[in-house]
Amino acid sequence: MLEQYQAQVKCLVALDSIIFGFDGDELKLLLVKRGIEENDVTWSLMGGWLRPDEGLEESAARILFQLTGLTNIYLEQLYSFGAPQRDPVERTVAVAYFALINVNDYQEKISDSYEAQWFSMHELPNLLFDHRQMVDMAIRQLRYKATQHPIGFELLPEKFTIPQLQKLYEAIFATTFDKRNFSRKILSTNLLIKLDEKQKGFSKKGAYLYIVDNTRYQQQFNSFLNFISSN
Amino acid sequence: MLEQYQAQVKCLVALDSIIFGFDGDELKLLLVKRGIEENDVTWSLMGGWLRPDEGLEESAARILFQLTGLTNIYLEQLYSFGAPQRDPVERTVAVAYFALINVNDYQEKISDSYEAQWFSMHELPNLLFDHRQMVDMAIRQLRYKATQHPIGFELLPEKFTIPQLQKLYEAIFATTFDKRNFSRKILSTNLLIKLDEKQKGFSKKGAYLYIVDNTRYQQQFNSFLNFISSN
DNA sequence: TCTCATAGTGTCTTTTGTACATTAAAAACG
DNA sequence: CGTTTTTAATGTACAAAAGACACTATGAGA
Repeated sequence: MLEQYQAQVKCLVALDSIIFGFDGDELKLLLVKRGIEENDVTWSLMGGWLRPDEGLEESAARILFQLTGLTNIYLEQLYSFGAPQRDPVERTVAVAYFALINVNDYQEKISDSYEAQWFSMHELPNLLFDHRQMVDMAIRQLRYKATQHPIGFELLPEKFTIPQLQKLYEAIFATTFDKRNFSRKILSTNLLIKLDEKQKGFSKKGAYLYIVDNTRYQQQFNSFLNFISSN
Repeated sequence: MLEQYQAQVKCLVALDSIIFGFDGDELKLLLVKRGIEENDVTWSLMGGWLRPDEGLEESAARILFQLTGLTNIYLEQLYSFGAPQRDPVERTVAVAYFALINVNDYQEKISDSYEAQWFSMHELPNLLFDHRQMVDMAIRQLRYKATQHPIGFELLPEKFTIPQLQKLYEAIFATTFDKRNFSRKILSTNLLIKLDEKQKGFSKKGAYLYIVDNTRYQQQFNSFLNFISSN
């Protein structure tokens, strides 16, 4: 019935992470320079190999750390890619993860000691293997998640303004929203706590800062399928 | 920078498929008996090993065919599982797929020559490894998809009635719906074509049969993210 | 022809989405 | 110091969708 273990072919397992960032204006993607190709420079997602004692997410986090110094990033599994010829050197199955981070929080860390670099989503270079396909899938997933969860907060500083949040959503969906409707919709979730403090410097009037109400935020996350009507 | 290919550990890649079926009344899951455990009988998802020349989905489809005789089943990738100890015999990464089929269409094929068997979702036996987790994830995904796409049609015969479709959705969501609202909502998609023919035998009055308007159905499928408002 | 099981349908109410324009605050500049 | 400029903040009316709810229609079988 089931074929035996020893008769089976083994293959390499790679972990590739799509890291999205937001700099307050544009949606960005974190890439590393790859030395394999010679003439034209090729960039790659944060990628590496699974080790014998690692779980998949654990491995993706370790690789991300090695390439960028980033830790404690929430990674979410996206999809697995396993076309026989996707890596021409050797048969490899790649499990893709994606994550959202706030560019400014991590800027120094990344650019100092590593070969990683942020690219605007509108100006992506050529990517290794099927990484472009991974990115396209990740952006779709990001959009989907952003409609269901208030996930975008991950991309912003701890304290943020409604106009900043709107800019982020506009970057994710590559569109614009009416600010009255946007703010009404966001505030109606009751996930934001308005602070008594205004953002300085960016506008003359200054916008109120908000933080996420973490208790409620977790609850919403866990009740993923609540949007299904009971009737 | 990136570690070299030859230094890497290889591991087995398994494909496991969660096959949902509907018999007109209950949601069911297709399982195969596993000979590995000795005293208590253990059941397993449709699973097997990736071969060197196969893509992931291709491999899942081939395995499904070998275990059940089923062909031309639409498989969708669900998630990959790779905890180091998930298979105690040897390190294995499993890529899970799921599919929906109409139990009655395939009943003879399956039960005659294979060790596969349908189980009610309410009476699942003990499952191998982390297969239970895979099933739980698949049911969540099925529910999600059923809210977004009119995917449930896959589980019904070509010609079906609105009450049948409602029973299916009620089985998927383990709830009940108001039949007036349900039929209004379904018909408002304009995906169904009403036939001039009634179902015989089940009820005295007999319900009108419908088929899916395949042109429109494909269109809807392709415009996955249309539910995102443009404002 | 009466009974019984299931099919089929309409209306009112509530909620949600969308379009749209004015006032408020504060910095910068003359 | 008041005028200009930029961004923030807010409300209302209309349209669309979702939800609650009850009666009539059909036809088989007793």
